[in-house]
Amino acid sequence: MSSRKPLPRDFFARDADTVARALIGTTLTFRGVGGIIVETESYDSGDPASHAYERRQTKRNAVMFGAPGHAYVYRIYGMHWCLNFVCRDVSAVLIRALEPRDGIASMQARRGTETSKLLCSGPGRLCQALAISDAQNGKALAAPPFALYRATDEAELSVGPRIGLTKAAEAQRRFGLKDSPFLSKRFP
DNA sequence: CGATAGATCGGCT
DNA sequence: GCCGATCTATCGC
Repeated sequence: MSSRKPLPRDFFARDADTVARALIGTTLTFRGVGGIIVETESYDSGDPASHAYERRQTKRNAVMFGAPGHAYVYRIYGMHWCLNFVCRDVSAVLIRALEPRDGIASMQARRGTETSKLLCSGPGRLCQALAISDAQNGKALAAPPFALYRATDEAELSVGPRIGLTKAAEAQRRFGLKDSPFLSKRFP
C-alpha cells in the first residue's frame, strides 16, 4: 500500500514497555505476509521472566545484548517459534498476535485452516503463518524480508498480566488493541 | 464455554 | 534431569 509509512529510525531504541505499547496498531509483514500488531508483551533485564534476567548472557539470548531493532527468535516447548523485537538495554517485546491483512492465502496454507482467528492469534501461530523460524534470529527489522509500518490511528489499549508465565505472573506487561477479535486471549 | 493432557526438545542447572 | 514467553484435541458442565 503506498500510504504505508516506515517506523521512525529510533523506534526500538526505547524501553520495552514503551515499544510494546507503541507497536499496537503498527503493521508487520515478512516476505509480504502479515498484518496489524494487536498484542504484545514486554520483557527487560530486571524481570525474572525475561531470558536475559539480570543480564545473564547465554548462547540463546545473545541477540538481546545487541543493537535494538533486530529479531530475537527462539523455540518454545520443543515445537513452536516465538518472535521478539529487541529494544534498548537488553530488553525485548514478544509479538503475540496480528490481525491478518496481507498474504492471507499463504497463512491459511501454512496453518492448515481458513479460520482467520486461528492464523495469527498467538505467538506460535503467527510465526507459523509468516514462516518465521530461527533462520531470522538476529536479522534487522528495518530491512527486507521484514517490513514495519506506522499505525494510522492512535490505538486504544488494554493492559494486563502476561500469558503463560510462572515467574512475575502479576506484572502488567501485556498490551492489546482494545476489543480486537484477534487477541490470543481476552484481557481480564 | 473452561479445564486438562499430551506432544516434543533445546537450554540451562 | 527438569521445565518452558504454546497449541491442539478432548473431556466435562
